[in-house]
Amino acid sequence: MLLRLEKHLREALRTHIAKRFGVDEDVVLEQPKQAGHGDLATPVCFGLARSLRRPPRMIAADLVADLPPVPGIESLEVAGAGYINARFDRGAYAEGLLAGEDEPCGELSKAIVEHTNINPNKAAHIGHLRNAVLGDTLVRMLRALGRPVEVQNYIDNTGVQVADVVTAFRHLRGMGAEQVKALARDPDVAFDHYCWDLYAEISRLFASKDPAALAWRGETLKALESGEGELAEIGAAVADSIVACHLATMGRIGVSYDVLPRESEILNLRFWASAFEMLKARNVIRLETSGRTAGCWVMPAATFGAAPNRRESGQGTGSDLEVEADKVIVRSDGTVTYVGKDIAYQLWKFGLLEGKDFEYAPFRASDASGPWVTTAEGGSECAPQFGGASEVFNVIDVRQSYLQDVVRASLQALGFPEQAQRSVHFSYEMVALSPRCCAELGIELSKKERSRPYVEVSGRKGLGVKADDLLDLLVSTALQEVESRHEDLDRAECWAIAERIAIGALRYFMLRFTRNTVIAFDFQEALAFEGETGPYVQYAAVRARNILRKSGQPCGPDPKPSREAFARHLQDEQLWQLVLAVSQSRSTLVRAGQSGEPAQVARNAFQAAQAFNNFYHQTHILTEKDTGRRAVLLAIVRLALDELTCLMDLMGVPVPERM
RNA sequence: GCGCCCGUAGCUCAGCUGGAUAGAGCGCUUGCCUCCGGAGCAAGAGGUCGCAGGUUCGAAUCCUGCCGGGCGUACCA
Repeated sequence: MLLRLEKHLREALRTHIAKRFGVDEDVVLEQPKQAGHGDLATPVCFGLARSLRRPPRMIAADLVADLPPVPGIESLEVAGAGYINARFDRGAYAEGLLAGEDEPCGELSKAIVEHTNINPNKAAHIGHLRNAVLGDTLVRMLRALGRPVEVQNYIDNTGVQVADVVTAFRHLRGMGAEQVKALARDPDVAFDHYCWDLYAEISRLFASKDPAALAWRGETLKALESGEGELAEIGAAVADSIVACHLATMGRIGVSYDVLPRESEILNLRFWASAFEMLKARNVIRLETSGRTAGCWVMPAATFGAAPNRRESGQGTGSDLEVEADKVIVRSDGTVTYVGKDIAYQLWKFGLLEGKDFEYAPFRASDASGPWVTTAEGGSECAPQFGGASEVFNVIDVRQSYLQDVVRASLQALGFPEQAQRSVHFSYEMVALSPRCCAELGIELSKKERSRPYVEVSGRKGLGVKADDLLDLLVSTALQEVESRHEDLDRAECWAIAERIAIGALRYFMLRFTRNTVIAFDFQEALAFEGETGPYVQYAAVRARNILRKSGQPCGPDPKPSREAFARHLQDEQLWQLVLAVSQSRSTLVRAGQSGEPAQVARNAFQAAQAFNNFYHQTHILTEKDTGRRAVLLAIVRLALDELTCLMDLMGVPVPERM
């Protein structure tokens, strides 16, 4: 509704300016900070003043005087040094909102969102939660905008990290494949949490450069790559079991996936081999014959826009400058780097890997509605078609920008400029630990670390907060609160409510920061249920719901007040401001989609909740004697609830029945 | 060295394409439950928007240079 009005006003002003002054001026509309300045304003006359050589106020006066009526706009006025302020036809606006009028979205092309991507060798931590929440929210936003979206979670099941844990099982614990599988099945053991400690343990050994350990690791890597032998069997058991743990953890906060592409299939099905041929054929990479990277296939730095990093290696004659920024794609031993595999994978996502595709099987044989996982052979006949998108969003933290640049540049250099342009690195800053958080976790910090504002999470060091632990803590904290408020409910009901509150608190926390803000994680902030938090927003929705329930018409059709009734009662400025505050979701969604900033949705939800809570406090709805006014108030409560629900759905924040 | 990001209230952060008197939460001070649930509402104190130039009718926002901090720049992922 708001979008529609903006469009009408913008176009009306633009065509009128063109007709009146013969200038094609882009009309910028903004929502005034002060209510007294109207519902929409434009500073367009300041820009016109320059080219027309007239004072902005005079131009504004001219425009306002003979602009034909704009549907939905009641009045225009000149204000300040030359602003034009517009006021809406309040009755028509509210009526339109209640009818759910909106701009339709056209047919949109398929997008792939890849997120989560946790190495399957240990439990998920808070950094992974930020990734998953951002990714999942992006998915919800794109879908709300009418975009078909496929969600992928890439599983690096043959990499060093899995190899490290396999090595630890074999040599530190002396366990064979059957024993590891038994451990993974043991209901009393959180397998991913077990591996968290095991991984930290063997990492310490590697860090000490223990020669035996390094030899074990090499042996394991080879075994994983070949896919044969007991080490490979342990590797598969570890990776599959941990992926199941990750899916369970993410399932707790409402995050799910369509397909899990695995690195083992990228290798087995020779996706890389195919991409390698393309890269060679189109001279995107070259075989280095001398220097530091002799024997490697490298991508020249210029291809991905990195400045060739020249460092003087000799006496500085200028002739023996070494270019160091070239990126190795294939190592001198012939194995492919991670980027290489990522290039192949990215090509497949766009349907550019001719003749290559995965086969798919349900990840859990018993669960047909769960995600599909890639297999090399023997896939299901009824698997959907995956891949082949026209736009790809890779949700990965900002530290991987360099590698993402290389992937994007490869597509460009291979002759796929459109796909390169539509390869979006949806980046975000890391979640680190605040000094206080480290103290609470009993982590000892070095002098250098103590002087910093935050400490980086490190899976290798076992330094971090596990996702499940944080969730458990949130649930138990919420449960105490719920139980103290609801003596009438049994424990299971309280638990269910506490879980929804915990999810809301967590997801809102991860979304309220803009993407390039480093989150210095702090338990006190993350566990807060008051102020700008998920539970605050949830509470506003619960209040709205309670009013509607008690009004006597919980689910039946609400009596719709007439336009005149709206117009009359919305003369109350406070009520009108509330209606405006709870009608922003659509324009917020469009704006957040364009800027790729889910935090805007969170902010809008908080502001809508704030506006509603204020209204709730000063207006008694159910005791209102004037039935006409009561109907209008109830209709506004309905609008507020719908708006809050819409915004919370975008964020994946549950809307509890009560709390 | 090179590349990217950040610096706004005591703390944590918003501030959309430059626009009217720079906003919120927390913390602090003070009010508010005979009425739809107080996870709430209202009010107050608190800011040379890192510094210096520049562009502009107008700069927290754009440009340049400094200062301070972070992250990249692996034949790890």
